[in-house]
Amino acid sequence: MSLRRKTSEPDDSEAVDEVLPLRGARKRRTRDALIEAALTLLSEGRSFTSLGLREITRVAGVVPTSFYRHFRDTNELGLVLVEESGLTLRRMLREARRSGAPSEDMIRRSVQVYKQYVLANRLHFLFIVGERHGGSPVIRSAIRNEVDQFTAELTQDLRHLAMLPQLSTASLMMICGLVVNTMLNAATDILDLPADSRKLAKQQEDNFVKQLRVIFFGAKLWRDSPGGEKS
Amino acid sequence: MSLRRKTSEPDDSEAVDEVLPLRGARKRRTRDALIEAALTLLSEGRSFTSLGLREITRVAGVVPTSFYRHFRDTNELGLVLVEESGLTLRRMLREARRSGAPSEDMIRRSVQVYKQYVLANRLHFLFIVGERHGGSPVIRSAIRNEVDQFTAELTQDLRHLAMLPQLSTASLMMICGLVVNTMLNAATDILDLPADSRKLAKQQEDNFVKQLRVIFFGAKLWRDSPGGEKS
DNA sequence: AAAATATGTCAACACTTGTACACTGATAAT
DNA sequence: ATTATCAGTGTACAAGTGTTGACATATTTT
Repeated sequence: MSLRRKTSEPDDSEAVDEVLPLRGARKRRTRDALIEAALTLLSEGRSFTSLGLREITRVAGVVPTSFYRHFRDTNELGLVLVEESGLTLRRMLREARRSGAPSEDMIRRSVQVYKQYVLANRLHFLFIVGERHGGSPVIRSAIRNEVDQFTAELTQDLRHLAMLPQLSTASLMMICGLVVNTMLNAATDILDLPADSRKLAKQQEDNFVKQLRVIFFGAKLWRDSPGGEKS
Repeated sequence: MSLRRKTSEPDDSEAVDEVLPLRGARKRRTRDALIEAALTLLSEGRSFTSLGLREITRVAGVVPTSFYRHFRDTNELGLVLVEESGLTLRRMLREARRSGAPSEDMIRRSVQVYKQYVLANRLHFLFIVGERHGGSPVIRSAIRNEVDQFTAELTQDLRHLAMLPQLSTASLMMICGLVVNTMLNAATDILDLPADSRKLAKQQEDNFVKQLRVIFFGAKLWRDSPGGEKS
């Protein structure tokens, strides 16, 4: 092990405000172009496993061989996509944490914020939701990790907010799993909506809100029965 | 418009016990081979939009050009897949209806039956769950139709069983939507399970059962408030 | 200023893809 | 018995695929 690395070894890590050498900046730019190209293609009704390397580079505006300067293959790009999307997911919690929890009609408010957030991060949600159950097992398992992490953080947040204080952490986590599934299912509905018809949007939102209300309603009255569970 | 069609026009409809001419039987056989080939490929970690015509015919054991005798393109095959899978979905309800509703620990029992059913119809569930949110918009919307229909039937069944009698049909439907989403999400977990580790399976089943219990628990105590809804 | 490094380009490869057309042979209709 | 039909085959073609290697050029290091 050498203490000082002889050459640059550009690191490729995501320290955001690192001072970049001119070349590294260029590299990052086309790298981002590749990532964005992939997301764009995914948003045009394609699934990840159907993306071709050449296709991606074409949309990104570079020559195919350039791809290899950034990723070994498309799968590796996919994993980066997962990571990025996971960040977007958790950023949502961070922002929610900052703005505090409104107690009045909290669920509806959260749903509205969520809808906005999904639309603002359309591509990432499309990717997460689209690849969560389908296609490549590698991607799928990576996404599951991110979603699980998200669920765990949500659990912690609800714990700190002292909602549902009677629940064991395990039970709270299971509730959060339910909530997260419901959220992600709703994401598809939100993104598939024709964007004009306000009528449908309202209806869909109401449905979403009601589902969450039922869940939290059930959770509020839920009691852990550590012994044998019947009924 | 002629009242009598001059030639056979094999109809291609799915009347099951129709007497088939020898040729029609052959046709159906390779058609089924194509369908099965597609499902097989999907079960090997591919998504529908990534399936190629040639690939499918190769697995089915026919020459590529044969494909056109049965489907205009892969998308049309996809729609048939949706229809078939939708049937599998509804068949589950039919069977459940026949065997009557056990009232003792009903949820757990249902979950176990469901697990068995999912494993027994692995390919269809893989397809439904995998393509429900991803890839082709056409397929996605077709699947949504099937799932909606399934949800509606489930709603009717619960209504006839006089479960949750205090709920309006609309509310019952919304609950069923939640249940169906939870079921389909669980399908991925069931199918992804390594198949050996019984420990994980038990844990996963318990989680699944608890989620459903919370939902039904919440639903049981739910009251429709037709006026303004707050809290 | 010279040498090393690394991003992106170009040309070429072996291969796969969807589709068209003519053809075969068994089955069905006359 | 003759003819028509049609599922499946074989060949062919233009276009697209992933990957390799040598090359250009700008930036960084020495």
